[in-house]
Amino acid sequence: MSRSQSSQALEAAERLCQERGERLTPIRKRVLELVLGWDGPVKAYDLLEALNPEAGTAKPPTVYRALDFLMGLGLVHKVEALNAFVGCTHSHDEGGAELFICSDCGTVEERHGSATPTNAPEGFKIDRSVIEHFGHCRNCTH
Amino acid sequence: MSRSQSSQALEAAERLCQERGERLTPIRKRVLELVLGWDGPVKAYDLLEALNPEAGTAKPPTVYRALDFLMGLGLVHKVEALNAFVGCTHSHDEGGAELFICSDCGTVEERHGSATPTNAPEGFKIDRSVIEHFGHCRNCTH
DNA sequence: TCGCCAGTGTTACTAAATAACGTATCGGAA
DNA sequence: TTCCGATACGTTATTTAGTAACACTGGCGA
Ligand SMILES: [Zn+2]
Ligand SMILES: [Zn+2]
Ligand SMILES: [Zn+2]
Ligand SMILES: [Zn+2]
Repeated sequence: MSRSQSSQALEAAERLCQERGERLTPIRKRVLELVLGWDGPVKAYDLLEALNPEAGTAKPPTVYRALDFLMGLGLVHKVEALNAFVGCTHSHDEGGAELFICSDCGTVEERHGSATPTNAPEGFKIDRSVIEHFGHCRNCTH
Repeated sequence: MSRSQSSQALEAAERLCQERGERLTPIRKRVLELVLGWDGPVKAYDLLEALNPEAGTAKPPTVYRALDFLMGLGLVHKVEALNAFVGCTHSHDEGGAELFICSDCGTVEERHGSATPTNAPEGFKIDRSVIEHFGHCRNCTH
């Protein structure tokens, strides 16, 4: 992700926290920076490693807590099929994220789903949708 | 899943293996039976437990191998967001499965996706899609 | 008969995530 | 100001998920 996108997302995060009376603590901010700056989806334990030289002795709960917080704010999405996380530069409240993940270069493009599937079972009320497409991006198709 | 659906799926499995020159060995068959008969998505280690009284000393690779095999045949799908597995009674070659999972009762309904999303990034070629909707089924909405 | 090979057994390990509890910090109520 | 409760973070330990690597077997074809 580009530096400008990244810093915009950080500003958005600050604003969002203000609005909601949440605190973007140093750890949370640093994790968000790392996720946004990462080249492709990032594993929790890779974040942990990246965090450790600077934060001393971060343990799994540290990073998972930060990730949970950021996901709650919609600033980070989990890629379920990869057990990995991506930053989000869109502003969308909950759900609707549709991910296109290139298996070659790892880039992730996010779209806001044409959310409601037409073929849902009758009476089924959707709370949360996981939509992840794996394949090859334009650059890697050639 | 009902017994009749289950036994139909087992017959389909036999046929499919014949066609492809694969072998539906006792272990594979037993795992398929268990997955089909399970109430909702089933965890690999729960299968392992269910397998152990009868199979003696099944270890993780045993069940994961069977699951991989069955997924290859399209008889089992993995629910990525749950790290769990569901049986498939449809006949579809690869992909296209769209799952509706009730968070209350655990039932899973499968539809064949209105496959190609209209809002894919230009030039993105999809190999595999993960589509999982979580919510409440008709029976559990009241 | 020999050698291959798919399937399974087995050991050991890596990876992913959470439980449970202790500690620090801050802001509001008394 | 002091005390209290809440939130965030530290820490230890454990659970859950998945795989690597190698050994063994039995069937089948040369
Ligand atoms: Zn997003
Ligand atoms: Zn690519
Ligand atoms: Zn299916
Ligand atoms: Zn239900």
